[in-house]
Amino acid sequence: MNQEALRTEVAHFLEFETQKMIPQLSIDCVIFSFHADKLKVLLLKGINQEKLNLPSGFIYQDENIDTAALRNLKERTGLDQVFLQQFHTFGKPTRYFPDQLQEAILSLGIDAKKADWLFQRFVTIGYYALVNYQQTNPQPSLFSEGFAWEDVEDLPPLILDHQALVETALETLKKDILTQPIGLKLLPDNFTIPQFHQLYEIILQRKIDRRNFRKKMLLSNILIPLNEQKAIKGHRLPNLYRFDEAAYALSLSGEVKMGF
Amino acid sequence: MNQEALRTEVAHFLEFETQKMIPQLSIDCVIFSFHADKLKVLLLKGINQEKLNLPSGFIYQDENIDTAALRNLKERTGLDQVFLQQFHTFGKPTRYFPDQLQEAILSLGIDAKKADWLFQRFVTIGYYALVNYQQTNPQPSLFSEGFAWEDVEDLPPLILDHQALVETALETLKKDILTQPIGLKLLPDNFTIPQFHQLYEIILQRKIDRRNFRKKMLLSNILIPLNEQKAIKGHRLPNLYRFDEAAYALSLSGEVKMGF
DNA sequence: CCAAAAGTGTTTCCAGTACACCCATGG
DNA sequence: CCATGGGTGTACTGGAAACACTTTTGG
Repeated sequence: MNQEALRTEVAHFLEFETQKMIPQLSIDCVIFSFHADKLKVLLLKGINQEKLNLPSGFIYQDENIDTAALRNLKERTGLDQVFLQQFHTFGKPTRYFPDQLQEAILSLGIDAKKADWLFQRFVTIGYYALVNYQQTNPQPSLFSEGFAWEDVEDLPPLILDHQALVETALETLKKDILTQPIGLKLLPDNFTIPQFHQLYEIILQRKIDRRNFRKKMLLSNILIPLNEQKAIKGHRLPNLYRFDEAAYALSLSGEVKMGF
Repeated sequence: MNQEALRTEVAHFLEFETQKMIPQLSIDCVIFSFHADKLKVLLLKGINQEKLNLPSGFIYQDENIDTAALRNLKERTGLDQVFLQQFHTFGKPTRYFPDQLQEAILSLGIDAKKADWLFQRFVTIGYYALVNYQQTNPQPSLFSEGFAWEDVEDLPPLILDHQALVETALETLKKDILTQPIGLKLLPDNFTIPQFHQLYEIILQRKIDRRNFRKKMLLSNILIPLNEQKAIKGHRLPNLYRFDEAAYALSLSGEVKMGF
């Protein structure tokens, strides 16, 4: 997008859209996908920013916050019907739009007064999403000029507290693995048990014996074997499976133990 | 408080305080305590309201949201240094100040225009607190005229979505029992194992074999026996214990199992 | 003496864990 | 032939669950 078109869009946003939205409250999305045996997060590159940022959005006055998060996610990934869940709200008083981004926007020729709305302190509601890498078609947003899927275990520098957001989202994911069909959302339709195993190890951040993992998953009846193997080089070919979605849902106990 | 004094206070709040606060964003506290073998929630009675409400508050522009929640809790209970934790943010577009309460406030002789700030849609950040019943001295807030500790298993009608807030807080508590020293926060300094057992049954909402519970707790070394019994009538006197706080903290694993 | 709740001990069972060996593939 | 990862089977163990009996107190 050229400078002039961007200026027009930003000016329009500030003049007409912001007044329909809740001020000082935003939504940040931590969008996870699983690709090349790694857990990835979708990040955007803000105009004139070196550090990356999470996809963000605002809430219309007559809009449910969950709906706003979903709308935002759809704008950013083209995906509907995805797993999306609120995990925490972040409200340090120093959460302001990054300085350089402010400068970049003003340098478009925007009246500083009209941009005030954007440059106030923001409280942000964090959501995390689980999306299928293959089916996702990421789009940069108004204030950004590119995107990237980054490895969650090796993140580049992020603006503000976005690093903390990702970490908290991951912590939540760790707990939710007991009660949510994580595999179903993150793995491709056909997958191998080693892939599923890898996903668990990344999310739980610890080693899990692969033989015990396999046994447990096979015994739980949530996997339907396909008569296909995945093609990989130099090794025995792993079998492909798909989820028995109903059985998967049922097997998620969410049971709370006594503790200790 | 008489009508005139209240009018002055509310008018002052609307004129001078609101402008220092983030609009359309509030904090609601679900304050739990354990008393008479029941889990209780602190509720307020709004002016001219039949339904009860949770203690709420607002956030100053330069204030951390956690700090705001703590300030609010202190104003309402006199307690500092309590267990306080954010659990969810609620944002249905229909979350407005209750009609009757609006009327009651305006009927004080407040200029409707000045009260606009209060009568907008609010998104609220839910926190839950665990307090010691004995040490708590509840205070009504600006817009309320009384308080009550209500049994969490038998709540009276609440305004808006406050019932849902309590339920979600309880769900969170259910999960946090694995990782947080719930007993330490909710039980009196000296307590009996049956009391501790009762607390677990209420929070987990299921029966736990009392013999297995006792065995587990005693073996975990988190309990220090006192040479005293609690006086109750008509039964064998139960022994009193206190927590070994360090051991309790250590024993909280928070370990995430593989699931299923 | 009785009702009610507290305190004590035994057994069973299974989920989680540890671990060893063979198989298929590409180079 | 070999390196690499995939697939299969066995054995152990500790914690959770099921369960019965005795003790203390007030009335």
